[in-house]
Amino acid sequence: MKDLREPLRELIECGLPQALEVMGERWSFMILRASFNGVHHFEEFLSELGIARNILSNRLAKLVEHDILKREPCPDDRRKVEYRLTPKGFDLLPAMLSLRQWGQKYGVEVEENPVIVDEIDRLPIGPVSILSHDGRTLTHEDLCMVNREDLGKRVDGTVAEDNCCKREPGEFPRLIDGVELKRAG
Amino acid sequence: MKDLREPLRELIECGLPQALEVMGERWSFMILRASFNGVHHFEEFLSELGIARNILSNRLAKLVEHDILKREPCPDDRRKVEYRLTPKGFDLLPAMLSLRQWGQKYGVEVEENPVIVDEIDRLPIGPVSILSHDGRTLTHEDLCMVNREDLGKRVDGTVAEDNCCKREPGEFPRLIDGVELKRAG
DNA sequence: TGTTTCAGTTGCAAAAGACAACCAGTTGCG
DNA sequence: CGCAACTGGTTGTCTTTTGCAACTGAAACA
Repeated sequence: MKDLREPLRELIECGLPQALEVMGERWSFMILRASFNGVHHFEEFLSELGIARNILSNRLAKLVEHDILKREPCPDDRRKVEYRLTPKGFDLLPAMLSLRQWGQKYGVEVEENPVIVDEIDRLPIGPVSILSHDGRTLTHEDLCMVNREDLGKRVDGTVAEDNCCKREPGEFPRLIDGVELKRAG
Repeated sequence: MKDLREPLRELIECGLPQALEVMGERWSFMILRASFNGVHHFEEFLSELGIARNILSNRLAKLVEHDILKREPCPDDRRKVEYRLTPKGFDLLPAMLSLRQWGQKYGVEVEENPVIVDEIDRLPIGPVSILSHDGRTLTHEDLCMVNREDLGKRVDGTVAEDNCCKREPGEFPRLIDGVELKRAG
C-alpha cells in the first residue's frame, strides 16, 4: 500500500511539475536567457554558456521537442542552424525575469549591466508581480487556496486548523487536510 | 586563449545563475511548493513528493543553508523538525507561480484543484506579470536592454544590427555585440 | 520495557553531466 | 577542382548526481 499517498499528491497537482519537466533541467534556463538575448546558433550558445557540446545538443533538442525553441536551417549559411524562441518560449519570460530578479535581490552584488528597460521610457522595469484578476498587486499574504467549487464564495467561517503546527501569516492554508477530511466523510 | 569568451559572458551577468544555484536543482521548486502549501516536516515532504530520503535531506539542508527555509526543532515533539519559509523564501512566490501558470497553460489539462485566489474576493489570481516602474503591464515586445549609463535616455538613432540574423520583434537587442564594439573602440 | 515514529546516514546501482576526440556536410579560397 | 576551416553534431570515457534500500539514534508511546 505504498501508493496510499498518490491521491493526496494529486490534490495539489498543478502546472509546476509539467513546467519543471523541461525547465527544471540544468542549463535550460540559461539557454533560454541566451535566446532572449539574441543567441541563435549552436556554437554561439556553446561559447556563451560554457556547456558541454553533447549536453547542449541534448538540451536544445529537448527544448525544440517541447516547442520552446524552433529549429531552422539558416538561409545564408547552410551549415548553420537557427534556434529561435516560439510564443511558448516567449511566455517563459515572466518566470525567467522573476527568478533573475530574486537572484539579483539576494545574491552577491552584480551590476546587471545591460539593464532590462521599458522600451518607451527606457527606465528599468519593476518587479515581476502577482496580480489579482482586476490588476491589484498581491503579496503572498493576500493569497489563499480554495476548492474549485468554492470560487468567489466569501466565507466568514473558521479556517481548518493544522493539527500540530500553526499556519504562518501568508502561507497557503493547508487545504490538503481539509479536502482529505471531505473525501473521508 | 580559451578564456577569450569570459568577459563576453560576464557582460550579461545577472541574477539568474545565482538563483539557479539553489533553485535550479531538481526537487527544489517542488519542495518550495510544498512549503507554500503548509508542509513543514521531513516525513511530510517525503510522502508528499515521493523523493528519496537522502536527496530530501540534502536539498532541505541546502535550502536552509541558502536561507530559503529555516530549520527549527518542533516544540511539541522534540523528534520533529520544522522547516519554514523565510522572507527570502516567500520572495520566490512570483517565480514559482509564473512557472506554474506556464505549465498550466501549455501542459496537458490539469484541473488545479485547490485554486490560488485573492483572499479578499476569493477569485483566482491573474497571470504573474512584468510591470514597468509605473505599473503598466509589459509584454516581451515592450522590453529592451540598454547600458547602465544610457538609462532613461530616449534614443532615436538606429539600433545596432545583427551581422547574420535579424532580431525577432520582442527579442532583446543583442547588446552584447554592441558593447563589445564599444570596448574594442 | 519494548515498539513505533522521526529525521536522518550509509552503501550500492543507475542516470545524468563534463571532457575530449571524432565525423559529416558546407563554405571560402587559391 | 582540392583542401583547410567551420558548424553542428555523435561517440566513448570518466565523474557527479540521483534513486533505492537498509540501518541508526533519539524521542515518544503503550
